[in-house]
Amino acid sequence: MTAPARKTKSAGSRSDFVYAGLRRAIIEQALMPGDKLTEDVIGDRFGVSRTIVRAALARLHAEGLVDLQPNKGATIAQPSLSEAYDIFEARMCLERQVLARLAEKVTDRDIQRLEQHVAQEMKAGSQDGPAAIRLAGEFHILLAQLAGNGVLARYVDEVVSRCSLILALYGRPHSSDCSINEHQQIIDALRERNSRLAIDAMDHHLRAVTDRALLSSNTDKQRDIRSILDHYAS
Amino acid sequence: MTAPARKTKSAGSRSDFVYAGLRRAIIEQALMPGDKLTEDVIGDRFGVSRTIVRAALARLHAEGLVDLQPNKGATIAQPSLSEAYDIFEARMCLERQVLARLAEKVTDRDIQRLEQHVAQEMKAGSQDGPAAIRLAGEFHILLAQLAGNGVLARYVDEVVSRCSLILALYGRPHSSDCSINEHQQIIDALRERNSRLAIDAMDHHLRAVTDRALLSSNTDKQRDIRSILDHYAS
DNA sequence: CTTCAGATTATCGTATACACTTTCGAATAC
DNA sequence: GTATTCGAAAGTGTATACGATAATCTGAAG
Repeated sequence: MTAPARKTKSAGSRSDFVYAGLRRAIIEQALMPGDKLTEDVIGDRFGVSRTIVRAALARLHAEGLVDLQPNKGATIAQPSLSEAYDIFEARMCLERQVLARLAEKVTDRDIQRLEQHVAQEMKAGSQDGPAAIRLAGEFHILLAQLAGNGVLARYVDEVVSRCSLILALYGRPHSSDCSINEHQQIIDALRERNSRLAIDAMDHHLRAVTDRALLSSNTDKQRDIRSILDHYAS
Repeated sequence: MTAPARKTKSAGSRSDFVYAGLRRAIIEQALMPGDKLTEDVIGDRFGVSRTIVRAALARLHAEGLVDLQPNKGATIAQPSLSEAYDIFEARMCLERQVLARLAEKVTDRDIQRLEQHVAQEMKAGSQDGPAAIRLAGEFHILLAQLAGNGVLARYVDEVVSRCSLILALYGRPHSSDCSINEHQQIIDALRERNSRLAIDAMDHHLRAVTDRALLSSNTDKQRDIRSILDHYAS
């Protein structure tokens, strides 16, 4: 018994499967920053050889989701505070552009999809599951995709994913990282094709997310240190 | 005799070496869009196994520099016109942010390095070598690095590299893609810490680059079609 | 002369083998 | 009891092997 492998060999080959699985685990914070990613272990779980796992890890490394130290293996990335600020700054810059585009070209169909997504968020948000974290990020990714610029969309996807790591490291344990109201405000601004308003809403939203994530970093760090000390003092 | 391999095993291992080599060949337009990248051939040239080549190709694929078709192998990417516009839009967005940052924190030392770089460009530009193409791009990458946001810098690096492909595909044969004057203007604006002026200069510069690259696409496309037809009519 | 089936070759996808590096533990010395 | 060294175990880096897929060639039929 080595794996819950799947038969559908599908496209992109098996490394995509491993990549997607790991990625989701990271984004839903099932794997936490600093966790070790041993190639053999992952290979067993997914039913593939290390060759495949290695490709997946390399890809995750390129996206900044895993650290990769020579001869020492892979771990879930632990962005420093300074990296965290860099990521948020880049994210702000990219998402502004997304909204500027969207305000000009958004269709009723797009608005509908966004509303549907927020509805999903509300449903998942109530039961606090890992899905809520993922859906909050996917709202932003959906926006980027609807904007119709593939390059922008890929970068947004990347920074949003990395924000999961930041939240996991510095955020409060159960802070709903994206208040759904703020997502709704963005949709409302888009419905009126009001680019200025939409960008303001996004700015406000991202600043709020940043604050929720990083302002608590001091207290949380202390809590962490304390709990670590507790552990060693027992 | 399989390779001009190097002995210094250094860090990051050999795949970095292959990656860097291929990347430079692409950016200097020694390898042209559409060219086939056979794993064995590359492996022989660099003196490594396919395993290593594969890792390098995967990385280049993630950056959008090579296409990777299942069971058919790798080729230098051929961005479509629509992708080209996407890339330029993302580039504009990112580089504006770079200049906004730089205008606030640029040091005299930074200005000096930028001036040095432009001097290099002038020297290389006169003899029209492949180095001129590379240096023109590296000016933008240097700006991004000096801005001090690693995430932004990586994305700028990526879009600038992909612009080499666009130039190779759609640009005029010997258009010096970045007029050095325009680079100088950006430096001048930065020296005065004038963010508005710097961004305007960059906007103007990138618009000019876009035009030089893409406005000629019609004529070049015709030339291509004609030459293709010639080929089939012989 | 063109076309198409079959064979042949080239190339890719993945697993495995082996050497090398790091890690961990136990035995020894102090 | 602490420090140190040595050796085994775990894990990574890379090459190679082999089956599978695609590209190319060949020859015969139309």
